[in-house]
Amino acid sequence: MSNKYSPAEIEPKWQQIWEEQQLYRATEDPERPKWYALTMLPYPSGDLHTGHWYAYTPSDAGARYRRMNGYNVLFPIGFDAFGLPAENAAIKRGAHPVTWTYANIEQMRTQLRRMGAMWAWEHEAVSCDPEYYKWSQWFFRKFYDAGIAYREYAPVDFCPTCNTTLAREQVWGDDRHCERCGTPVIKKNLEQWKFRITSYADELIDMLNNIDWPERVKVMQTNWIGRSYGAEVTFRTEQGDALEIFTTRPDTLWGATFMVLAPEHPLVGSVTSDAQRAAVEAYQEQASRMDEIQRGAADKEKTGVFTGGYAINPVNDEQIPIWIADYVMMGYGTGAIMAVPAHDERDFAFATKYGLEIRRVITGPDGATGPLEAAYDSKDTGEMINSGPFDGTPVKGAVGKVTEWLEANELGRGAVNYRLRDWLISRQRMWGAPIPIVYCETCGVVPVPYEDLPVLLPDDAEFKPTGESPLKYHEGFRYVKCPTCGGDAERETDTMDTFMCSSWYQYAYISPYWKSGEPLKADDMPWEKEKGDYWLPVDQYTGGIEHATMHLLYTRFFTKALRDLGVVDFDEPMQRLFNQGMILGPDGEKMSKSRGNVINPDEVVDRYGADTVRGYLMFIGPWDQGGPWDPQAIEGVHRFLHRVWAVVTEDVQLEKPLLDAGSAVDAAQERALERKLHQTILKVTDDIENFRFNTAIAAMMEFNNTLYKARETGVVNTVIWNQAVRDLMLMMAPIFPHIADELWHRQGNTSSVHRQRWPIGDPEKAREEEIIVVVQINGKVRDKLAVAPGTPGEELERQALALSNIVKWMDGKQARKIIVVPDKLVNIVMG
RNA sequence: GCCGACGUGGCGGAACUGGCAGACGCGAUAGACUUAGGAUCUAUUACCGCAAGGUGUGGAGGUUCGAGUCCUCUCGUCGGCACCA
Repeated sequence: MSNKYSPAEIEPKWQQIWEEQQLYRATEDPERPKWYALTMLPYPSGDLHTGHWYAYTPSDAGARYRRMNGYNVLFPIGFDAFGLPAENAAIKRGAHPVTWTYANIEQMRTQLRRMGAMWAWEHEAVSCDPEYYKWSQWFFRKFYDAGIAYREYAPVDFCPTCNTTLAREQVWGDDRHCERCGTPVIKKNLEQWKFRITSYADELIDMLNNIDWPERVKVMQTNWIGRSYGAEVTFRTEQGDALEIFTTRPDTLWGATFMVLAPEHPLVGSVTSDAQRAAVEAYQEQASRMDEIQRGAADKEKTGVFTGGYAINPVNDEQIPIWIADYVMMGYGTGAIMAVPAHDERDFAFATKYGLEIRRVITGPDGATGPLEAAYDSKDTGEMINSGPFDGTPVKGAVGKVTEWLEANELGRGAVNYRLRDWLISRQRMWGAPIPIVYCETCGVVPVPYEDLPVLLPDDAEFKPTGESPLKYHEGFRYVKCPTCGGDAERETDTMDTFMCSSWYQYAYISPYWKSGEPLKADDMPWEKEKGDYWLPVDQYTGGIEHATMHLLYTRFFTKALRDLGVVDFDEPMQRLFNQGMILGPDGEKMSKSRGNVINPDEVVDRYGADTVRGYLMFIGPWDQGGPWDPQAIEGVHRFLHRVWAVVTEDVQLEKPLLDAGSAVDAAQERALERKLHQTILKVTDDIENFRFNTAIAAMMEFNNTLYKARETGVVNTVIWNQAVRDLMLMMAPIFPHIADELWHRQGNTSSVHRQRWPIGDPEKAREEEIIVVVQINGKVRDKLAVAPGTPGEELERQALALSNIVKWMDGKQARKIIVVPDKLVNIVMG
């Protein structure tokens, strides 16, 4: 047995032993509390990068910690295996995406094993496996039956590079670019499949209170859903048509001096006068073309056209002109607004530009009633004027009063609007789960019967460089018989958004490929129910913040939909969430091949071993903060492991030092070591519990330094010394699993360190015998006292005033005031 | 524009409910051991100062016996949203 720390030898050895012993196999055990630890599954790009290590190894440490605390832990892994890169690779090489994908998965499994993580491989699931996606299709079918999935012709976002439509969540930034490839999206009018996530808008916001998620994510989801309370009010056109508007400020109804319709609003045609028709149609035409490019940035100057028509304001029967303008969107509210230029910034700008009346109906903070320089939109300060029955009402609370009044007079009603749009799941790509729908000439839209699932992807798809989905021109796939009437029919050739597959993978892991080869039924369970009852929901989820309003929103929606279908009996898929930060290149920039700042984890593992890489990544700083990779700083963690190795392997062989066993000096040293040990256990426990790995490691380093310095003293090989070394191994086990198990065995243990219980820190034993109390004069430290903990204040004050330094600084003067905080300080306030 | 997070040594970062700012690590300096050292060990390392001492947590105020921590304003960096009525 080599006596040198050689990770290259011990790490593969232990990984093999753990696997042989099936140490991390997760099976239900009603005797023990369960802990489902989940980390966002990787896309099988074929290369596991430092970012994966940064996301996964701390998650693993957390899972291992739970395990040592008596939990039955499930820590699975799988692959989000559908998606564009496989298809692009296929186009480039003329091979089928399945070939490329599975080769990559094989490669990544090897790389994942090198982390030394406690992956429950027998729970692995791969989303592009037909036995997986048949369930994705089953869910679609269930959603279709429940009215959650529907098809709609509407303007949608389209990425010209990825050649597919996108969900609203997948369009990012001011330039509205594709989340995947960065290309600005364009608008297209298409018939697409959507999920009714908007029906869950309220729950998605309100139930954020029930889960332990980072505030950041909660805020982002809340803003994304964008709930606003207000009222719907019915105006009338001259022709007598009802013209519904939504407003958050019904209290300003008396200040409406014109109305604005979205150019696409259905009433535009009927309200437009003959004189204005040409101008209105030209504007509509221009707006629809604008749509193709983009409907403009927020700070774009407002444009619009008068329709020549008028509407009646129901609160005061006034006739007000109707305009159309592209700052009003058909997709939000009713696509029509009442414009109150005095109290809305946008309406103010529009009214100013086109010379429309600005009528003040709320006084300023100082009671001002004169003309306005800018829109005054406070909801708190001012009172209503020029508002008929409401004159003199304070604006604070006016919204509610006016809404009640509208309801009583049947002019309007309280209403809620959301920014959230339904989830567009159609993708014009081949490498995804086919949408199980058939279009029949006679029966129309026909869902594929449950027993016919899965709709398989053809394995002879032909990829053409046009980027168009091969499913479109694959005759065998496309032309089918209608499942209902047997007549000629065509398959839907769009596939599902891959976020659909990842919305339920936490359930797939429970019993992967369950009911393999069996025909499905509507009342099936997609996983083994008893297993699901045991493991679900996820206790701890970890992953990147970039999914805040995509995956993390979708999977919450999905779970609520499943609950309503009776598949699950809980509301939220993940109880706790932690978002790790991003690991950056040594230059502080995002790692990228083009920048040349990529750190290859395989190379670093070759050089230092997986334990060092794991520990270094966790030592960099707070896990949610991320930070740059420092090629020098990793040496520090590596040195630490060498020093631990030295403490455990060398010093147990040292000859007993000269000091007499049991001497007073030895006894004091033993007590000091025990104290430090318990302090360390308490600190490390608290830190790992809260994912503060950096300070946990620092505490272990400090403790090892203590042991290192004590190597040649009388404490070596005492009972407490052996306890200290043993507990250090236990504390290191979650973060440094290989060296911990190796040294654990070298101490004579035969069972794995990963089967042991986490050490328990005793606050009594951790208590200091003597503490330093600072003595300040006017808040500046002038001397210190060493006293027993709990020394009473009067005693501290007496001792402090007797210190020669303090006497000198007080210079014979009287203290004005003396503040004593026991165990902390004495502050003498002079003059 | 709105919302949110963050600004601490040369660097990554510590600091519980306000109570010794800089734990731990990197780097640096000096020394030891070495044929050698980019290995290891020992010591020092916030800044100014020979010292006594003084100054320091982006900046300016404030509360307090006492502020990195609380409050107000301000500057900077990053992230999200952006004509949402």
